[in-house]
Amino acid sequence: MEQIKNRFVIIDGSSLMYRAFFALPLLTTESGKYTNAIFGFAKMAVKILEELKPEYAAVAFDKSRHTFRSEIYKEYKGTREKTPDELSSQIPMLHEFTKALGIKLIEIDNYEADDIIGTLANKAAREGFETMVITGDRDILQLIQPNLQIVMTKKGITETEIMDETAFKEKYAGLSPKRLIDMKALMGDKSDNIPGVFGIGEKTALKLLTQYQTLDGIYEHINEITAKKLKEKLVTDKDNAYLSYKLATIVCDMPLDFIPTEYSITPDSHALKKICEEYALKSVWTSLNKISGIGEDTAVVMDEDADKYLVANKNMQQKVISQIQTNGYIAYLPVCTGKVPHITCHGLMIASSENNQAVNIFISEADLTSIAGILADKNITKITYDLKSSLHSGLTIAGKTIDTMLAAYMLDPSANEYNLENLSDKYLEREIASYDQKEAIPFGKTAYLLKSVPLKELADILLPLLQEKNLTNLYDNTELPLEKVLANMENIGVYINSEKLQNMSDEIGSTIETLLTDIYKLADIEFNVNSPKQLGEVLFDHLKLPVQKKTKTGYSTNADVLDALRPYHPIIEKILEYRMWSKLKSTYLDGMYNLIDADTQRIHTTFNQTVTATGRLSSSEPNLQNIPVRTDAGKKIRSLFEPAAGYDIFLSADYSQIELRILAHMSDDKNFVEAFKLDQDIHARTASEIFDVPLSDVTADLRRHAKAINFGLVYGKSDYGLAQELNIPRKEAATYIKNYFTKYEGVKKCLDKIVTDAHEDGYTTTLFGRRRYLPGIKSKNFNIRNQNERMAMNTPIQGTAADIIKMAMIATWQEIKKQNLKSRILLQVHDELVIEAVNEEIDILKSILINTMQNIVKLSVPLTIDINTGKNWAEAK
DNA sequence: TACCGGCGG
DNA sequence: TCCTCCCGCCGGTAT
Repeated sequence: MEQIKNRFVIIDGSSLMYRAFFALPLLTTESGKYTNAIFGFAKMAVKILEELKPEYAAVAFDKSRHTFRSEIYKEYKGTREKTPDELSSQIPMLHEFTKALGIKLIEIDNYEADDIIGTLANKAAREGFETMVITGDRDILQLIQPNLQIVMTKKGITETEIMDETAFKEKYAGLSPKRLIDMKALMGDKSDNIPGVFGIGEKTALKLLTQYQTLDGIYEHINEITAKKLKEKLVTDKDNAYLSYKLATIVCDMPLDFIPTEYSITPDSHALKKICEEYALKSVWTSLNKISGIGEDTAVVMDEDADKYLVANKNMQQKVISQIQTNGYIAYLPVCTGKVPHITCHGLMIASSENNQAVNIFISEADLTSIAGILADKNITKITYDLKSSLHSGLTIAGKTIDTMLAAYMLDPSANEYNLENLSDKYLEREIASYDQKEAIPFGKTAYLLKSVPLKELADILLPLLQEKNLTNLYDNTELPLEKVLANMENIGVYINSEKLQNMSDEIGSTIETLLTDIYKLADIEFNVNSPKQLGEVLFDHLKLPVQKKTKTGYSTNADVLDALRPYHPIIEKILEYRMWSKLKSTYLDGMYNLIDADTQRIHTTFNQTVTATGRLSSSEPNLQNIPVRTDAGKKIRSLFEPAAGYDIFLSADYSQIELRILAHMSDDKNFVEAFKLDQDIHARTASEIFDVPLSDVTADLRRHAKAINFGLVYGKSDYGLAQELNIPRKEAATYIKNYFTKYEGVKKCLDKIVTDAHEDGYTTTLFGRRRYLPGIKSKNFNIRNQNERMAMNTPIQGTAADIIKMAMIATWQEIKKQNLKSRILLQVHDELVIEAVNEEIDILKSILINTMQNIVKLSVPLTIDINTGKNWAEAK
């Protein structure tokens, strides 16, 4: 077995065992033995050997805690039906497996695994061994020191995060690892029966420690603490704090020496094979086969069912490849981990057949080269699911592609999810089992490790359905090619000036602090301003301000309500300000800072192509489609987005009034069309029409009202809503709307027709045929029916705009590529494209954008764009 | 996990 | 599917 010299790994057997037990459903062997704990533990142990390649290793268990801890059981009982016996029956298997792996197992009377780990790790690290502790227990983090890293298991068990001193400090506001003990002394820990100081939580503890470094420090300076209640709490619970400190400290000096030779790893292949067979740990055996020195180097048949998969050996790969060549298509699902732009592909699941039976073959990472030629072969059709993720995985994909996820989205864009299990259920009327097999692939992306990948069958059903619904054109020529563009944009990311970002966050932080003290003073009480519930109580019970509106759960405290309360109390102003700053800080500054990629220093959002019901894209992690712009404070945040080194300028191209222009085209309304043809100010013209004044006499206020109607119109706004927005009587709003539809008769007719059609068809469509089903449109419930009718009116407009910009994006991207430009598209914000550009290319970019965006479709009114440039995104507006 | 509130188009 | 405006994402609190 290949090894890294001097690396010593200690596995927290107790922690992993509990984690595995809770994270996995109860698995049993044929003989009825429970195996979930051993299964998870074994997978983890194998992963450690495979990835960390230690020279020495040990597994520590609690000897005294072999009976299931009742408090943990209580904690989980509500959600999991597992009993203590089911876990304790697996402990001997864990021991057996550890021995077969040739790893020394340590349990010592009267000591917990923590103490064994603390003692051994400390000694090894000090003697210069590169020591790593694998655990799911955060307490262990206190051991971190030079030469000692903690590998924390995250969600589930096989995902891990390596914590060293730097990582720790980053996560815990600069505290050193030892201070974790002080933290716990203050916070306590219910699950470990550590009391802490009553009423102190993580935030307060962190604040105190940042100021006074240690628990001792806090009590030495106890008189400097000005917050009365806090001081009182600390004084009252001083004994508890020090008791907790003791309880939280891991023993590092038990009588146990670190003698390296005792911890050499000496696996026993025979014993391992026997255990894997006996406890049905087929996947563990498969992974063991990948570690040289253990297992056998042959193909492993995972299952004897029709739905089975094979980890392909060389022979099988040849067979599969020739089968693919005969078929002319490959149906595959990549198995990837990591985040853009650091995706690793661990292999491909290939849907194949053997003796006319469905077979899934797993080509592992090491063998990917054998399939690379197929993927790059223009003559072989690729049938896959979520093509964008394939494109991120570094595979070169050529030829005709079929994306079953995208096809399913287009057939019904309102569905909640398009995972393969659902699609198979819906279109093939067949359930895909997923669990045991998805665990069977070593460390893959669990979501798509399914018992079968019926991509070809799905494609055979979905594509004719697209045809039947006239969606083929949009799918082939817009949605599918768009995936490549989006993958490229995501991969490039956008640079954000993190230094400025941090400064801004700090500044706003102190602004917020000041506002808080003001608010507390004005309210004469301290409370959590972030809690609408508490805020409501303060405003309406304590300060007795007039209640404006209620929500389902209590008083409403939203911006409208607060705005109306302004004259009643000076606190309102402060709260509104507080809301604004804390929104900007938490969502945009701190939230985005956490998503800056360490390597690229850029933010790599995800553009979701199968989320919205209307056909728009959405953006997440982070959402870069809702970066502030409307206020000055917001613009400052937008100004943090800058061109990176090698680029000079941001260029933004946005469609002017695209939705209203689409409405003009669809309705063919005489007035509307004329306005756009003459390139008039549409809102001013509307004001002139509905208020019956000459264009030259339209005041700013009249224009504002007209604008509200124009926009509200495409949402199906009611007189009630319009009255609310413009703060005018409902009757007046009703008159506006009536006048509007008298003047714009074509619009009225068009919207009415859309609604009638939707009633008849059960769906509505965009100009390019995109469909949205509206199952509620025939509802007897007035509200639901009305809501569906509003959707029917809005979707063709919003969706058509989405279709158009998608087509324009593809054309722009292709032209940029064709001309070999350095500049590149970074973002799409519904009607805007943001480009990172070099100065020399600005002119050519402008002409490309005008050509593509304005001319990509021919409507009865012109589509125009505004182009702006600037040193950052805020300036390019 | 549900709800509120707030940011964008 | 749930009161009067469509489409989203996200952070915070309370449960």
